[in-house]
Amino acid sequence: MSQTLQSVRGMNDILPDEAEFWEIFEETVRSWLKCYGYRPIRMPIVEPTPLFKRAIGEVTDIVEKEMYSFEDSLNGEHLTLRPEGTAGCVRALIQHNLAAQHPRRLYYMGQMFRHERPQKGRYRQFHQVGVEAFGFAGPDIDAEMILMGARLWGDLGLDGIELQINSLGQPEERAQHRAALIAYFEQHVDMLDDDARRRLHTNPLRILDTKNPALQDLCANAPKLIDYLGPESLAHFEGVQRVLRDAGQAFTVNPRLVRGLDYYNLTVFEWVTDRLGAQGTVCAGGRYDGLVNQLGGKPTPACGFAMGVERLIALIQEAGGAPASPAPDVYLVHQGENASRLAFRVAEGLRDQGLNVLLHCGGGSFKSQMKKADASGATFAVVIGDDEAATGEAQLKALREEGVAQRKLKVDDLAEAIIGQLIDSDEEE
RNA sequence: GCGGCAUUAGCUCAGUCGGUAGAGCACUGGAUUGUGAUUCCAGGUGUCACCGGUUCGAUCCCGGUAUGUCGCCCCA
Repeated sequence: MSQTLQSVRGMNDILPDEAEFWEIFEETVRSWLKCYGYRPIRMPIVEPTPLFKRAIGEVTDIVEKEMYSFEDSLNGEHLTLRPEGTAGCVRALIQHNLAAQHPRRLYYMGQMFRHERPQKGRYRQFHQVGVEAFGFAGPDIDAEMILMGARLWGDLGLDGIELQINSLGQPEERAQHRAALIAYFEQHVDMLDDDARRRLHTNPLRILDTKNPALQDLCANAPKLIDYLGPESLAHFEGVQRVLRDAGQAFTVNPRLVRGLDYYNLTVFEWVTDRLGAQGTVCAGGRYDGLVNQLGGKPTPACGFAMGVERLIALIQEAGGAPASPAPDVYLVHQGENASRLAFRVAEGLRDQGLNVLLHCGGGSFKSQMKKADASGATFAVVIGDDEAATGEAQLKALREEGVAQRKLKVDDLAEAIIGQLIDSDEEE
């Protein structure tokens, strides 16, 4: 295979068999969002680089080493392929003053770009469904968003996706905890491994995630974020949990659940699976009350989450949920000049009646055309040769039923006969 | 970005202790020149990922690159 004509590493073609599956997935997702009152929004894939630096945080992995950033050679602007959707969505909200009159429930789906090393469930171009709600301050919207996920897993036929939640508190609470945590680990710096020392001043919360058994006791006794939450933060977190309990939604409070983006506060949550190897998170999000104001908008409470489409589709396929690709109703076989001219008219006429028609193209013997008709999965073959063309007739042959004779019909009667038989066979099932 | 493993026909894979390769499926054509699925016959499948090294000779051994995969980091 040529080395030069390949897709960019980590950016994949989605071929017809899989693309059909994606379309079904997207239809399911859209009707699910609609039933919660979410409305679509579409933002550009490219945004000014400073937007992401300000929204996501300068010292995050995403901004520091994963963004596809470039300078527009025509005017020198610093641009970036979006690594996530929330920043652009908030930018659009502010730019068009969308939350001025009333709260907004918005969603989008599309490509995101992060320069990471690809592996299963992680790609450089990947797709997210993003769901954002603006103007709701209470814990009810957090809980609704979490419960939405549970419904979608059901709609998609998925089980075994578990819910983890946590509260990050408000920025000042988190800052106090962070300072206490750093102080604690600095006291015991001799016990830390290299990994933990590296994280000490970049992301001390991540130290608590260590897989090193020697650090377990040290981490267990570290200052806990929940002890730094004020009464309002605690009440908000309890409010979310109350709705989840009322709904019978099982969850785990994971005090080590932190998000990789700086803008989160209060509620954060993740839906995780153990069936996708190292990429266990299929959906994650939380509250980000400060972001709209931070990016220049009026203070607006906000909450949102994103789902990894590739990961969800991998899960569905692993669960055996691959649907059959749609077969045409009719494959139109024809041979001879007059027959071919009639065939075009017949095919369009059948399509006028709402039928899916595959018109044979490329010539070939009747035998080879019939083979293609069978391979297409079509319910019927319609055969037009010069004999039929001369009388304005066509042969109608049922390909999926035993012992049904081929019939010769006037071409004007074809659609009615085909639709009638399709309805009959539907009723039998 | 770091480490392990992998890469042979369109697909799934075998194989050569170093002498340029096979199977199944799929595909194409044929079995009374107007009829598919089953059957029978015939047929092409290919820079053995790419580049270089060792060798009389490399698909096989060695090195690098690309891509995939598993794990780490991180994340959807």
